[in-house]
Amino acid sequence: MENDFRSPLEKGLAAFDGKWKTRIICCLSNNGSLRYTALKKELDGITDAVLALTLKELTDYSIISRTQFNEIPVRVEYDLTKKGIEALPILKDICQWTQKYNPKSEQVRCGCGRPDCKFDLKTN
Amino acid sequence: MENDFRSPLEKGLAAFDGKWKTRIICCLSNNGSLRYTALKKELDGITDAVLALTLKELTDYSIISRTQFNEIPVRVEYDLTKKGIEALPILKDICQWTQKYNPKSEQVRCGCGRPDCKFDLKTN
DNA sequence: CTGCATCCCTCGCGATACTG
DNA sequence: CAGTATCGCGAGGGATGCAG
Repeated sequence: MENDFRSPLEKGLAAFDGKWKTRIICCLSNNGSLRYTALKKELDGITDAVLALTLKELTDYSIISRTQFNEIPVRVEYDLTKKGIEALPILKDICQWTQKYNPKSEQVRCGCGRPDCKFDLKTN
Repeated sequence: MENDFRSPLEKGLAAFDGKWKTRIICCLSNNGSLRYTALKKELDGITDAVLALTLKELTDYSIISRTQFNEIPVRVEYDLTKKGIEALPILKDICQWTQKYNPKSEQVRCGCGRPDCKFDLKTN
């Protein structure tokens, strides 16, 4: 692994970067442990290539954990780590900061991107 | 302006997206009001095309304000708005969250990207 | 079931030149 | 001084097919 000269701020924001990372975090915060296929069903429109890559990135950031059960067929579960759980209040703050200055926006509360999503970012 | 179906979380994160937005926010939080040229000098390596574009985006997000003085030659000053100032504690939280789980990282505190930067994100 | 390999296309950003 | 116009490259992410 090569050196990373970004500031802590930029390193931190990288964990929420891209189209899918916050949606995955949101799904896990709403549902708890989720399997690969369940996650894929929640994240409407994501492809395998991108889902696998994004899960790997979040795992590398220690925001989610990957647990493999060597059954047949294989079962893999993804969870928020302690670091991931501690990110949730920050994401909530961003939501509130946005809504404070965007009062007209519909009160979509979840970051998963599904228009029919009923969930909120759970912080406890 | 077309509709924006992103969640408040994704809308909020868009304000910190890309290579330069947080660096500009950081510079303005450290220095207060800055002119175009001063900003360009602080942001080591940015080009005019990208600086002008990014300033426009931040202005559209109401995170910075643009004030033009019709002197000769023209003088333009950029400041953080109330919304921009209220984003600073969130950015600080992200810094601290990152550093908590990255204790080995050097204590670079500013997001401006300059290796010699001595500043912190000012929140008051 | 849980992925990875490959191709392709768009978009962010850098480089450079020019303007009121 | 404070930008705009144009071009080009590389990375992110979608579509599809294959694999352990």
